[in-house]
Amino acid sequence: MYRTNTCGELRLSDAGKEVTLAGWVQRVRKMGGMVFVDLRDRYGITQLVFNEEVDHALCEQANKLGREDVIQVKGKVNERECKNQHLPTGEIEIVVGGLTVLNSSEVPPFTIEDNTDGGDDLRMKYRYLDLRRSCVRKNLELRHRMTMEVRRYLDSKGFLEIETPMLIGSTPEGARDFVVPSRMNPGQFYALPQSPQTLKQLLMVAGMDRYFQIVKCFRDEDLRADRQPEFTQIDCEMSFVEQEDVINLFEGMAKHLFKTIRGVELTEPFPRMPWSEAMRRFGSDKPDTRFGMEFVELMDVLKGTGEFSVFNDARYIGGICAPGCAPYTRKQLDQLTDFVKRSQIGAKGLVYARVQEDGSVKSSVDKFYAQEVLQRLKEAMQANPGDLILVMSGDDVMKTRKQLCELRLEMGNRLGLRDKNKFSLLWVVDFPMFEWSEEEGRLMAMHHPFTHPKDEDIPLLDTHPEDVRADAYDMVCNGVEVGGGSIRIHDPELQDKMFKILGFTEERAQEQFGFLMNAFKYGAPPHGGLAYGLDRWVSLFAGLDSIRDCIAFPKNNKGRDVMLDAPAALDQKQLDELNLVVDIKE
RNA sequence: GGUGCGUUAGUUCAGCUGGUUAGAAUACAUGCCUGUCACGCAUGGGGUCACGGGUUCGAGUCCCGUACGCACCGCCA
Repeated sequence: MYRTNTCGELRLSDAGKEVTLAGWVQRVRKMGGMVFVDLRDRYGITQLVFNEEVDHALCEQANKLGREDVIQVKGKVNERECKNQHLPTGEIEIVVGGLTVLNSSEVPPFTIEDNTDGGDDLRMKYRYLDLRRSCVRKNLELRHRMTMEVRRYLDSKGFLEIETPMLIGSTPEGARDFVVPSRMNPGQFYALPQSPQTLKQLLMVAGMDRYFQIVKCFRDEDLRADRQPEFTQIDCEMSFVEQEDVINLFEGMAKHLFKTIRGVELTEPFPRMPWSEAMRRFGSDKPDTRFGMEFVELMDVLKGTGEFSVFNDARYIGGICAPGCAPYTRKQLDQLTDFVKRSQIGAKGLVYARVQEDGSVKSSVDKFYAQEVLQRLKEAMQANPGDLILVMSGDDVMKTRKQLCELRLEMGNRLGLRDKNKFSLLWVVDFPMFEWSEEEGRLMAMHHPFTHPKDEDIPLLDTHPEDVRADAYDMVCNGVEVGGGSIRIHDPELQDKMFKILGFTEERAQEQFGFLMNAFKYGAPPHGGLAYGLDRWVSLFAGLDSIRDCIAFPKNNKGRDVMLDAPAALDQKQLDELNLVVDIKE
């Protein structure tokens, strides 16, 4: 038997017991005649003590231990002379009577401690060492607890966990697919699922009624801090439901997670906000509602009321009011102007107006506007003395709102209004069915081609498809899209019409989604569902800046696994078997 | 496809207006130390300044390119 106890469980009440522990050497402190060793495993750290006066040879052995050696010790649990309040095991130590080095370790490339000296790249290359650090391990433990609670909740609601295949057909609509060559079918390829969307719909046709799966999804797109090429969804689908049923059930799941994982009881229903309202008030379909600073439209106030041509030519003028920021220095305001002019945001400039203590307004456009107009601006913004009004304008309404959204989030950061321990949830509903794609020169499904239009908007499909709203909904928490779903089309004729609007030829629709259309001929129940992004939920609960930190073996910015050094070239034999020829274009 | 920042000791970083032997902290090694827990003290080893080119009497430092890393835009039904 390698061990009788773990390194995290012994307490003062165990004093006097003979125990055997095994683990990694975290740290060796040599005091001359005494040696202290911190022994670490997944469960914690226990201090070992060696005393020269008690056993000279053993103490010599302990002196030679290095960081990350794997050792086994036998000894007696002893009450410490000097207790450590910071450790759960800090009241005891093990007086070692026997030491075995199970495996020695080379000096690790970075320190295996919460405050490691290792950089991200290095930690990923040696991820198995990085995962020994308790702060990283805790994220995986949290992830485990969350998936367990998800399963518990959905099981209690009658859901079946059903696995769907990873090797499916490619559907180029949407994100790029990862593809897998088929050896037995030369020249043909599987694709890895971007989501099990059509398969779960087929499970509804099959009468499974309530399905879920905690499932890997794959998208061959560029990465971000919150985007990995393979990521995990909590994928769900239900039959005989309306939007209200789906929202209620999965709001219940969110509340269950908050209660069991964070100990937060959310009693109120989450607010629902139509997409158009979210865009108008926050310039985003995933607004961070932890703080206000909402947009105020200022076309009436500032267009044509002064000599400022930028505003007079604008199609949209909007402002936010930053409370208490009137004392911002010229330098700070210049920084903000630089921020909005940065290439990613691409705004032309920023107009600011300080509300003085006497109520007068001092702005960067004073020479173009009468004080009276600026007073109307102050009223429109409901600004108080000491506040700073920030105004942006442009000729593209959506683009300008997006820029103002970036500014609002930046001000939220500066004012410390984006507290990681505060959670603000809402549903964004009534998404547009379609959005125009400049690249493709046609309408694209905003959600996906199987999304059901709102019943009252169905007549518009033939006349004004761009105005059609969908039975689609996203759950948003703190400005993060944590999940989304929709009611699906179950009528083959409506689905047919949808493909036509999206520019599919009959043949292409048949070729790519014929299996689904066929299935719908045999009695598809009304159905709908939702998928939660597990990685994002865990990051949110753990307060992480990147989903990488809650994934055991993540990919880097270029989609590489730096530990495995993947992807890599295939040797000629493999290529031949797969009938592949590699021809890299310049 | 694009933008920004970065690349100097095992590691994390400093290194100004170009100047002769490139530093700190930490890690590592050796020695001292009997109550440490970020132990302490002393000593020591450790560098192709990412790579290629250019400017210059002289480049870690300035310029151009490439690679790699991070963040972001595009993209992500």
